[in-house]
This record gives sequence, C-alpha cells and structure tokens, in this order.
Amino acid sequence: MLKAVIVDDEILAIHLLEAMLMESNSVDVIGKFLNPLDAYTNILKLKPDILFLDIEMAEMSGIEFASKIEETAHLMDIVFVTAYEHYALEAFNVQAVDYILKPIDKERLIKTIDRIRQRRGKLGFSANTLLDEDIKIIGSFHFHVHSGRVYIANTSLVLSTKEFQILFFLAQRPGQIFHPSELYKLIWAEDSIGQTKALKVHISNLRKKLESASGHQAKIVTVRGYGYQLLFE
DNA sequence: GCTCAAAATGCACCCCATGT
DNA sequence: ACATGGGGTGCATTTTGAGC
Repeated sequence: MLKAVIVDDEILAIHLLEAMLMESNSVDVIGKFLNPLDAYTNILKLKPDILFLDIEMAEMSGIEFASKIEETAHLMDIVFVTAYEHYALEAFNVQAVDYILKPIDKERLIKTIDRIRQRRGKLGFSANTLLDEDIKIIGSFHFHVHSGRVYIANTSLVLSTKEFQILFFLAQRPGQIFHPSELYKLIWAEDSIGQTKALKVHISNLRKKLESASGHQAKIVTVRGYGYQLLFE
C-alpha cells in the first residue's frame, strides 16, 4: 500500500481526491493539508510515497512547494493536481511524476497510481530511498529528467534541452496533435508570432535521432494543416 | 572573473509535396 | 500551374562550461 499526502487549499478538492484514492485500494492517505506551510513542517515526519499537490494555492504555489521539498533528503513522487494545463512544463521541471487536470478523471488517477507502483517496483526503492535521478517511463521511452537523457529500445538518445522538452511533452500525449504555434507556445512559454522555424529544426533533428535509436518504434508524424503528433508502434 | 571553444538555438533560404 | 505548408541545410547568434 502506497502512502499519500494531499495538499490543496480547497477542502472539497481534498475530500474528492481522498475518496478516489481510497476506492483505488492501493493508496493510503496519511495526511491532508489545506495550508502548504503546515504540510511542509509535517511532511518530513510522515514520509509519504506520493504527494498530491495543488499548484494554485494562496500561501505558496505548488511549484514553489515542490522545489522546497526537493531540497530535503526525502524523495517522494510528486503528482500535481490543477485546473490549468499551462503549468505542465514548469511542473515537470521540479520532478513531477505526473500532472492531473481538474476535474479529476478516476481512470486517469488509477493509471497514475499504477505507473508509480510499477516504477517503484522496477527501481526497487522504498519511500526513503534516495534516487540519483528521476526516471519517467512513457510508452517505450525512459526519460531521465536530471541528465536529459532518453532511453528507447536499450539505446541512449542524447538530446539538447529543447529536443528533450519537445519529445517529453509529445510522449506524454501520444496521438494528440499539436499545431506548431501551439507547441511552440507550450515549450517556449511565449507566443511564436508566426515564427515556428526553430521548432521545425528541432522536430527534424528529433526525427533523425529517433529513427537511428528506435527504428520505427516511435515517430513524430506531421498531420498536414494541423500539426505534429507522436505515435508509438 | 575572463577568455575561448563547443553546443544549443534561431533564422533564412531553397526544395518538395499536396491541394485546388 | 500555382499557392501554400512543411522539411532540410547552412550559417549566425547566443548560451554554457571548461580552463586558466
């Protein structure tokens, strides 16, 4: 049974998430906090496996909270729960294992829990194990967030920062099509203002690297007039 | 802290594919 | 045939990191 702590400044959101976690029969909620400052002082004692964290809180943002937690010796899997998708990249920069949008979909939550359990099983670590780097398994990819490396089919892919961000973003949403300007905005966190040439160059480089490493296990497909999507074989 | 080299990123241009 | 969208290449600029 995984131990979880929920931090959210809305009591209803906490109750809803707690109920869903209890129904999953695989997660035990050992702490609930409305105030992130209270949570911070207690979380090191509780030593949870998973931390469900709201991003938009009055006293301290979830991103800021996660950064503070990262500085401690105890590593836990952080799952951000928010109503806003634009926080996604920032969230993953602070070791988020997953990112769930409100209103929470129960099946999506179960998948997240399963993935965390699988990951912990694979890596063989318990709640108090210190990892060298955070590994996120998506499809046939293993993303090593801290080193910026990606492993696919036992082959290591060396990517630049932007290439990693693009691939990481697309891999989390396989089959979903993103218009170049939309993708640019999400990765660069600013409007492309019609300038997506840079993105095209990175996509081109990624394709070459993906093909040499994985053959056709995963590829970035252009849907003419609509955008790019990542497909797994 | 400075310098220099390497890597990353961005941009311009050209070519190709597709739709009309 | 033409217009448009997309991909590839080469070069310029910026950023990063190592060495001193």
